[in-house]
Amino acid sequence: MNRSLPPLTGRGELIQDAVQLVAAYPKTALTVDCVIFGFEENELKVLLIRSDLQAYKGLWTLLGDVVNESEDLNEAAYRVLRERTGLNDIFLEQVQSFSAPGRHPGGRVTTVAYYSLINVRHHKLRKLDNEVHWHNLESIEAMGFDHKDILDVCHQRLQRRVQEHPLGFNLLPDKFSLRELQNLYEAILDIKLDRRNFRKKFFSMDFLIDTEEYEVDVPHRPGKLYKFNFQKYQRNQKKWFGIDF
Amino acid sequence: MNRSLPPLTGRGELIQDAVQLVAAYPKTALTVDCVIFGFEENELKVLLIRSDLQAYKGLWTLLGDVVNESEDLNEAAYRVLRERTGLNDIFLEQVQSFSAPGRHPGGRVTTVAYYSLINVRHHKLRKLDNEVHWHNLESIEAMGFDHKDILDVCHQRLQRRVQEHPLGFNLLPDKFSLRELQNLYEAILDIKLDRRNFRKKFFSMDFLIDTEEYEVDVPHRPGKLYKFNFQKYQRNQKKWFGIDF
DNA sequence: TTATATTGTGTAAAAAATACACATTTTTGT
DNA sequence: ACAAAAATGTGTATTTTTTACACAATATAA
Repeated sequence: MNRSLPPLTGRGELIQDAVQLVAAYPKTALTVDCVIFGFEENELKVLLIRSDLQAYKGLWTLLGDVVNESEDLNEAAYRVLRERTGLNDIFLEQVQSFSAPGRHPGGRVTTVAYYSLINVRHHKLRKLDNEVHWHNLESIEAMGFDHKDILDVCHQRLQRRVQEHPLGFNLLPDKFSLRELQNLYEAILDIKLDRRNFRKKFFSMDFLIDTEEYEVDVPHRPGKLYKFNFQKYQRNQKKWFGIDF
Repeated sequence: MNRSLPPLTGRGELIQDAVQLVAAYPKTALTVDCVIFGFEENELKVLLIRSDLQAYKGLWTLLGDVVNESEDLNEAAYRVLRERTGLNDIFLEQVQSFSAPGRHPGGRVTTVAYYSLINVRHHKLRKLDNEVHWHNLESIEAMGFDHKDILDVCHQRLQRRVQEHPLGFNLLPDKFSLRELQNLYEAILDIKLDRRNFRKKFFSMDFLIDTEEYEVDVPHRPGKLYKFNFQKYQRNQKKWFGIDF
């Protein structure tokens, strides 16, 4: 940012004391809120906690926390994930900030929204947080604060990203069948896909590793299990063009 | 956001006094910074001002300002645009926030980055701001604060968006030739495009209005001038799918 | 053994993207 | 007046991508 506008003085007068300048600015509390997506039983899920504010009693909210004094935004978001899920190296993306003056009953609080994709099997919820639960994305209605808006914006971002990058794998177990993969895409995008074309598409991208293993305990012909070839994907980061309004 | 983590107490104890809660949070100053893109002489431009901080003497910075006490982020960003360019109803999009603890020499300042597209002919720079100038995007090197990073991120966002929505028209005069349009896309995306295919593409999208007028004062055969059919575009907001890593 | 459920597979048609060249129109310079 | 320069305007063939669509094979459950 730059100088506050009204006292524009033309040219030349440089501000010596930046600390004094910033001290005079209005201040806001700063938080991060994480939309943590998971996938289970062919449904897209979100991890929510009950609001601890009387004002939102009974309502669900996103997992978030205050950003500490000398902490960057990403650090804070990773910390929230780590503290809540025990998971460390996770996909995480900043989405956007929300700062409507009335969005928090306690005063001005600016929040930076993130979303994250985790494998619901790989984490253990913190014991004490017995109000932390996975929710079906579809079934979520009212939430505390403006968290429903944040959730919707993050879901839209996910829908978009998952078509540009193979992020979906973060939600799946290490080994997965193509049907699971397709169910995942259908759940995220909320559409039906053609099975043969879906397979063709993913095979042609050529970063599925055939494990030569098969599903077990399914009440029908078991499908082959694949792994995602992260290395190959990272080597071939696709160039990108095509006007497409 | 939700409760601060360390003193997790299990369940049940709702916070009555949200104001007291927020009062105890660390605070940050909050600003918006606008990357204002323009297009002139076939070059993508950005509007910059000289830093008014001694610490960044001589360096260029984005146009920004503090977010006022009861102002939302978008309001603040529109205000910056209005105050700097005199323009009111302009395309503007929030990109992301930057809050590294050391990013401002005066203490913690969180900034929310926006980008905006304006027609360089439609505005008059504020008289007093005689250090506000258009810069060739290509030629920008060091900047004050972390503004070069912000600029780069916003440019990437623009490159992406301009292929999903016909935003480019915001940078052009009301009437424009197809060559100007192509030059614009080539400047934004920093690539060469095939002239015939480019024309085909845009004609097939069918929101160019033929004005039956032609360029004047060009040292060669003049091209036809077109207008952009905003209404038609808004009616046909395209649905969207195609996995495309 | 049969019914059920799901996997695995290929081709044809349609749509979209790409590569590519020449005649036309205007201005500028002689 | 003419020639040179510069850019416009236009169409087709090829390749690539997307879409639509059906049946045999394999495993489990009854």
